[in-house]
Parts: sequence; C-alpha cells; structure tokens
Amino acid sequence: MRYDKGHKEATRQRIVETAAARFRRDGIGGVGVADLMSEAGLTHGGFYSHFASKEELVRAAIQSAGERGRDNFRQRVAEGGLETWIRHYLRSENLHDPGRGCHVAALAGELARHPAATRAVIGKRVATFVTEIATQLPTAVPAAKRRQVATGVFGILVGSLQLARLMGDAPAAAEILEAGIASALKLAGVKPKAARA
Amino acid sequence: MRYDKGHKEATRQRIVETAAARFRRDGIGGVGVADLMSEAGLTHGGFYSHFASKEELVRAAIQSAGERGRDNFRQRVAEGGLETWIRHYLRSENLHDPGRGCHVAALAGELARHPAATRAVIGKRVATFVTEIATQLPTAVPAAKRRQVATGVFGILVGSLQLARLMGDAPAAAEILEAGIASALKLAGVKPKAARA
DNA sequence: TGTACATCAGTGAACGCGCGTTCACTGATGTAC
DNA sequence: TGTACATCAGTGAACGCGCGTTCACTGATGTAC
Repeated sequence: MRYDKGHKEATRQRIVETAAARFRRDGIGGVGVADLMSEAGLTHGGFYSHFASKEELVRAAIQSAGERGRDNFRQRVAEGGLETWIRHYLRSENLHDPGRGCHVAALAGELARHPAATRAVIGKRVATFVTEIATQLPTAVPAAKRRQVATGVFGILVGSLQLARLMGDAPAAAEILEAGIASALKLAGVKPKAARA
Repeated sequence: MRYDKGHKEATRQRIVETAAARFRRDGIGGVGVADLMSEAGLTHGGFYSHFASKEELVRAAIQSAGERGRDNFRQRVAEGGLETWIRHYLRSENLHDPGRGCHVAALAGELARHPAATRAVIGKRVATFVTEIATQLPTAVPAAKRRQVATGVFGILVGSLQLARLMGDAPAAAEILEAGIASALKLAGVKPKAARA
C-alpha cells in the first residue's frame, strides 16, 4: 500500500471533525458533501469509501462533537466548578460563531427532524451528559432532585443560547445571556462567585 | 375583476398560515415553495405575485405564528395563570407534532442562520413576548428582576422542548418535559397548584 | 340590452443550480519472483 | 537487485432530482360604449 497503516482512519477522523465544526456553523442542510470534502483537502468522490451516506457522517460528527463537549465540561468544572462551565457555555464569543459553541444548541431543532437512528445518537449523548451534570451539583441538592435539576440547567443553557442568537443587536443578546447565566445558577443552587468571569 | 375585493389578500393569508404550520413541522429548508402552494390549493407560479421571495414569506409566517403564540399565551394565562401556560407549552402532545408547538422552539436554530432582516423579525417578537411574560410573574418577584426571570423562563421552555424532542423513547422525553415544567415554575416563583394538568 | 375590451389572480413549462450518490479510473506503493 | 503485478485511497465526470425563480399565457369578470 502506498499509505501508512492508519492513514485512512486519520482521513476519516479529519472529515468527521471538519463536519462537526461546519454542521454547527451552517446547519446540516447548509453544508454539502463536496464542500466538506474540499475543506478536508479531498475530492467528493472518495466520501463513500468512508461513509455509507451523509446521514452516517452526521451521526459520527455528533458523536465526535459530544465527546468534545464532555471533555470541555470536565475541564471547565475542574477549573472552577459548575459556574465556570455555565459562564463559558453562555459567553458572548459563542454568539455569532456557532462553530465554536455547543452542538446541541446549534443543531437540536434540525436533528429533531432527522431519522430515528440519528436522533438515538444525540438523545443518548444528551442523557449521559445530563447524568454527568447531576454529579457536579452542590451537595445541598437532594438526591431525588439532582437529575431533574441537571436537566433544567442544561435546558436553560440550550434555550438561552438560541434565543440570544436571534437578537440582532448586541445589548439585547447580552441581556439574554446574562439572564440565562443567572437563571441556571439559581436553578442549580450555585451562589455566584463572580459577577463577571 | 373576476374576484371579490379582498380575495387576493385572503389567498395571501392562507399561504402564510399554511407556511407557518409547515415550517414548524418540517423546517424552513424542508418545505419547498411548490409544496406549500399546492397545500394551499394553488400552483407554484403564482407565488411571486404575493411575495418577493421565499424569505419574505418566512418573515410573514414568523409574524403570523408569533401573533398566534401570543394569543395562546393570553388565553392560557386567563384560564389558569402562568402555570397553565407553562404546562401547555411543555405538554407531551407537542412532542412529536412540532406543527402544533411553539415556532420559536421549532425554528430558532435554523433562523439563527437566516439573513439579518429575518432575524430582526423573530428577535423583536421574542423581546416583546418576554416583556409580556414579565407582566404575569407573581407579585413577589421584584421589579428589577422581572425581565431577567421572564427571559430565563422562556429560555428553559424553548430548551426543554427541544431536548425532549431528541429523545427516542417516551419516558426519557416525558422526564425532560417534567423537569422543564418544574424548573420553569421554580424560576418564576410559582408554587405548583397541580401535579398533573 | 348586447358586444368588445381591459384587468389581473392564477397557471404551468422552463431556467440554472447545487445536492447526494455512483462508478470507471489513476497512480504510488508493497509484494512476489 | 530488478521487474511485473496487486492493492486501494483518492479522483473527477456524470446521474437524477428538487429547489427557487421567471415568464408568457389563460380565462372569468367588470367596464365602456
């Protein structure tokens, strides 16, 4: 063979990561296979030696983005607890660069209309992510309520980021982000340490 | 003229309402102009005597859906206060029939990638809707916090409905809806009157 | 009252384009002899 | 060591299709005379 062992797998990974970023930025329907392959430095014809369909790439991209999101969560929590992650999730830099923000916030509406096989992937990831959020809630939150609270916190983050992105002017968007942070902290039972972070 | 005065305006309204329902159900990119016109009992050629572009119809449909959403809000609040509206917003019937649910939850992600002129329409509607929610919060919520709380409540409703729609199995989806209701009520400072409604 | 004409909401064929997908091919390399 | 062949990741032309949009046309009616 003319390529290293593992070369094809590395190419596949490159396509998946390119897709994860572009889908978040432009939507799944907004990015074509040819565009994606070209961005990964390839031509579109080879796509189907890596994936059976665009939909299979969508599932791989969600999986990859989900892992990155979880790693980011762990890192932020390690830095400064749940509050640091919440403020990072709703930081204003994410507003007009959806390519950098949470893939769930960027794609949930669109994914709800995708095939069940794809919804299963994102649904499962969301469920396990909520479980992980629950472990990081303050000890004062009773065991029976932890999962419900964690679900509410993630819900408000997703919803707030989306609402903020609809706002044309920066002050209105910033107001929504601030409200989202305050509400998420209140719900989680976290006393804000910093007014700005 | 062969048609009543007001006939064309009535046709336009019919197209707008058809579009509002279909966009919610299938996404904006998921419904074509020809499909829409056919559902309204017309052929696609006449579309451009009503609208300059599909994007102009999108704006009209958002406006129309927003008015319906506001009217629905007022009706539910009149029936049983904020709690009744919150429970109605996250009722399980909305789960797999996005055509009936909130257009913001169904389309926010997609609209964030539409032209500024379109985002301006939905952004303005969301802002005035949040103002209206704020007027319905319990009197115990201090004036300085009312807008922030109202924003958080709407954010959690939008986010929770979207997350629930990603879940494949009914129990997981129902759990998210319940968590969204409980969190929204807690945030709003409303003591739940009914465990089920 | 009867006829010719203007109006205009709606029709349907056609356009250029980009999409997801297919497939015969290329060409650099490892392997066999 | 040198030559012939097999491998296979990647190439690029082509496909059928549906999209948003354009435009010459239709035909039922109100109006003018």
